[in-house]
Amino acid sequence: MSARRPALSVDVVSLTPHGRRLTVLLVRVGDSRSKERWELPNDAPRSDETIDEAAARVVRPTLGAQPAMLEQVAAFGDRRRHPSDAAVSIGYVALVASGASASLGGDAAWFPVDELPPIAPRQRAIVDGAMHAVRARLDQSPIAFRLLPSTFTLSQLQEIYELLLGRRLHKASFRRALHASWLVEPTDEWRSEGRGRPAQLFRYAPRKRRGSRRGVRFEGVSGT
Amino acid sequence: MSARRPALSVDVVSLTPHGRRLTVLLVRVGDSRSKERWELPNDAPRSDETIDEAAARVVRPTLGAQPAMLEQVAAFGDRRRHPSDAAVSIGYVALVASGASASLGGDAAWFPVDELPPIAPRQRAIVDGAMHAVRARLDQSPIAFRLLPSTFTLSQLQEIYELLLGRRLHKASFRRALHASWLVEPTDEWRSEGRGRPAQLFRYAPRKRRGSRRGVRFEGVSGT
DNA sequence: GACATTAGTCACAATTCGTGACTAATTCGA
DNA sequence: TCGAATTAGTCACGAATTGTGACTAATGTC
Repeated sequence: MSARRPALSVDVVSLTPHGRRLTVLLVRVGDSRSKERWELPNDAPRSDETIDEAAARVVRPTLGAQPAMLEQVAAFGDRRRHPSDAAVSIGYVALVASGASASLGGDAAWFPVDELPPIAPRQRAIVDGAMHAVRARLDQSPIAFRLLPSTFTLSQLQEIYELLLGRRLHKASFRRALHASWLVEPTDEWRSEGRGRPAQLFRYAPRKRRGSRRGVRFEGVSGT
Repeated sequence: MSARRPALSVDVVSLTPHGRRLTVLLVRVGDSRSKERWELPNDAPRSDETIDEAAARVVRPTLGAQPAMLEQVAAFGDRRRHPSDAAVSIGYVALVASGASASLGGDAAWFPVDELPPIAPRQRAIVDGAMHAVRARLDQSPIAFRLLPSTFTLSQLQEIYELLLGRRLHKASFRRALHASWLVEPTDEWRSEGRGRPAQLFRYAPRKRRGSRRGVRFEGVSGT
């Protein structure tokens, strides 16, 4: 039986915070030689499912449950190598709440995103693309909230933003902007973990937004 | 000969301004019946080319020259119908400078984006996705400049932004922000077209940008 | 030459933002 | 038991950015 070169693969980059760093889920592939190899969970879509459904199916076995968010990143169809040798790979990002990754399937493990073991060049590009997409959509989509449990402290939320943006934020500014955005509502619970004053717990609860359209921004327009 | 169901197609949404509206390039497909049918230029990628190369090949015959920018939008792999019946279609946007679409190939024509003739549902979704991507990347990528000739007046540039944003902008604000961004440099030419004071011509010439990182924005984070 | 039309600039009020300093509530160790 | 350390949360003020109307400039038209 000769496995024909598949036309397509669907590859999922699962992200979750571990401590103060973002981590990516990889699976160990049973290589007959002793050499240890890792790759992103991936598979060819079946003929009767959509690619979104394929991505959901691909994460299921490795992650215990379904992720808090699962979105397409892009299609990768250059000449870089892919484990399945697919002509085109479609990348997805899955966001997993911190602490929610209790029961990992078989040979799966979380790696800090900036210390991945060697993986196929195409999958490397998919991970980079996923990170790029996450950062780009951070202020358009409730990404940060998907990386946290359903209730969280504002310090935790700020920490996630700092993680994703890669820079420190000023506490007062962060809270002022958050307050103005009406994205979050206080619960009446407080958490006193470790030392220091206990923090109030909040939940993600976006209000209807009135059209607050601003002027044009030429923020990041550059050479390309 | 039975044409097997192809796994992939690459579909290109070419955009150019015509007067005060954005237009999309469609080709008439030779239907044996008298019914007139239109579709986005598309084809299956060949086994020896990347999908970017396939997209470039697809636009070539219909558009005279190469577009000023050609970028992937996303992969569309739901159950909506596509002319080629492909399992997955990869959408691209091509930006064409106004007036540069002199020699259209065979049965191609520009349609205002909000008055398209009936097309396959999947292609309809690709057009919507392309518009969405263009708007989302407008402040990250020099999109507006690709829809204009190499020199242009600031009023023309503002008109493009208003077209893409779908709202009016205040002249002084627009110019102040543009000035602060160092994206544009004056030529020593002036154009006196029609009545009114002649306008100075500018060209796109981005300067090195110093890191102007701002605070967090929760601009568009909402319910989804 | 008056007027309509388009380009380009100015200036000021209003808003937003960056920041340091403050108060509050808790744990830990002496 | 008290004080230092630690984390949460708020305030207020100067600086920077933004929205906006009004102004000047240069052209075509009648």
